[in-house]
Amino acid sequence: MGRGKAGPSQYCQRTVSSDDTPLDDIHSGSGLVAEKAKRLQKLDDLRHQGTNPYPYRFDRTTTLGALRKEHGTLEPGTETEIQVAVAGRVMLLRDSGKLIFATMRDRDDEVQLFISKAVVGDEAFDAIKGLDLGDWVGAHGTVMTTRKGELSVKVERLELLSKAVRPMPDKWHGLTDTDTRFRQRYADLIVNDEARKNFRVRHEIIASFRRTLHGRGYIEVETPVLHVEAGGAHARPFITHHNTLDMQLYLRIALELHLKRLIVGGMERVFEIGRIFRNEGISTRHNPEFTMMELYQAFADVEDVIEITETLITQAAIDATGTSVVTVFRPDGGSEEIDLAQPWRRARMIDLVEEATGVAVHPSQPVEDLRALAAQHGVSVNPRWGSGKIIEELFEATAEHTLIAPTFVTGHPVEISPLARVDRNDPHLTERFELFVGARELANGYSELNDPVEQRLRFEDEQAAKDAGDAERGTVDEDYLRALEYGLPPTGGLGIGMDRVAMLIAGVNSIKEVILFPTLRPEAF
RNA sequence: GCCCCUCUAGCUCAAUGGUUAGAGCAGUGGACUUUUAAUCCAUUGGUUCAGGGUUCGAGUCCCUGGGGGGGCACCA
Repeated sequence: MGRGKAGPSQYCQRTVSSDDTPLDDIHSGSGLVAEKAKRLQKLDDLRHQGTNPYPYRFDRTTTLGALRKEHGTLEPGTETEIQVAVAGRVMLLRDSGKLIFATMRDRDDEVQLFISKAVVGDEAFDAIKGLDLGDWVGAHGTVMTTRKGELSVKVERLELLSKAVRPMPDKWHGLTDTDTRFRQRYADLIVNDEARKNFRVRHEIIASFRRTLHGRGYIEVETPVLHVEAGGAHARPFITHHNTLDMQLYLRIALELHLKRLIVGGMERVFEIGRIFRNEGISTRHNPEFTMMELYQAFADVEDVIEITETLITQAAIDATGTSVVTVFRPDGGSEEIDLAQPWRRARMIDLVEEATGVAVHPSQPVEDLRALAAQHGVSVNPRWGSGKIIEELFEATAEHTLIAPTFVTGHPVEISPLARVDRNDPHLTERFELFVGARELANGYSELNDPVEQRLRFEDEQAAKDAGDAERGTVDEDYLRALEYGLPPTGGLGIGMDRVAMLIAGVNSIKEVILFPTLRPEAF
């Protein structure tokens, strides 16, 4: 806080007229510079009249949504005595001489302001004529409807709450330029209903997840973003540095290893919704930072987390949009409607590959056989890869694009699943699933490997692959192994990509539509 | 990193290689007391992303660079 000296702040002293630019030059024309100059001049004029164009607060009595809910059914031509105070942004102005109609919008609705010269008086009416599209205003008045039945507030007193000195985008077409929409998300949100809707849906999904999980006794936790080792997934990390400790740190690429430490600690059911960071490409499905929900449940296995996955996503769709029917985009550019309330398909990865190639595959097969099959299907193979990794590559090349309706792909090879428990019926596979919808991976879960001796061996295989040049492979996390040595109960774990769930339920085809500020190259100013 | 597309007024968009780059909205001036993207009359506003080049002539064609989009690669 500054010292409470009375009088205007030093920052208010600067005026348009103190600028070097000749006013005549700046006030002519209507480019951006001229428009801003005109509006800045209005600020000067208001201050000289003793009006603060940026007052500190406004006490509204109702929101526009509540106003419509309460009075939306009034007959046309109704005048009431009901006094209200509303606040919002001026989106449209219709001036018909001694009567001005303004469309005011607040967070959840729009209502018309009916401003009559005879009601507010000549002086106030002239001031209102100085309003610009985009200004924030507060209005005191009574509830009425026009002859045509438009719900309105008949304004008795109007207060400028904040002057917009930059003009709004096109009042009808809004903003369409993607560059501007993503860089200036504030402008996108002001004018594009669709953008506001998408982020509302995202919020409802996350709220729904929390409700479902709280209802099942999960505890929400927060674990470190700065990691000494970037584990829990195969991805390239962002690297940063801590000055005081003088050490390299990584931004997390997964939540997994810390959350499972908490299960060791006896918390039994934990989840975290958090940002993770992967130093990889940007696309319609990838942003370098994105939001993951991971949960871990003691005494559960992969079957339990499959059930939770289906419930979480279907319930979120219902909570966010009122229906379990979603539009799924196919890789071929088409789309189809799918009801998430229908049972979701389950198929083993090896069976999907066999379905697509006509050849039975299994990680126990000699790697040469699988290399030959990969070659037949144009899948290039790294010589370091074993049979399991090649099967995964074959799956991605031949089967993944066909998985439009929700499908749990199960039984991933051990080689590509260093933290998952081996299948109780097949030592070459794991008790694992990945959920695909619209050929996109949305979730990943498994029965957690809790044998510290086996986990060490798996980590050592990861370390060996990393040392051999595979930057995305993992390392031996000694502290995690120490935790496992204390005893991790049988545990089921799950990770869900929240951005992709939001894309699915909002019905959009780009991750940038559900991330408020997607990663972009810096703008040149 | 590679390939394709794109960039024109504050916003949304026009403009066969050929006058001085045009519209709508926003803005400005005027009319109007029930409008609904109000309407009507008048009107201001341009480094056509930047820099080169070809040409008598470039917003338009070519090259280089930049932003964005899409695809590929990368990506449990």
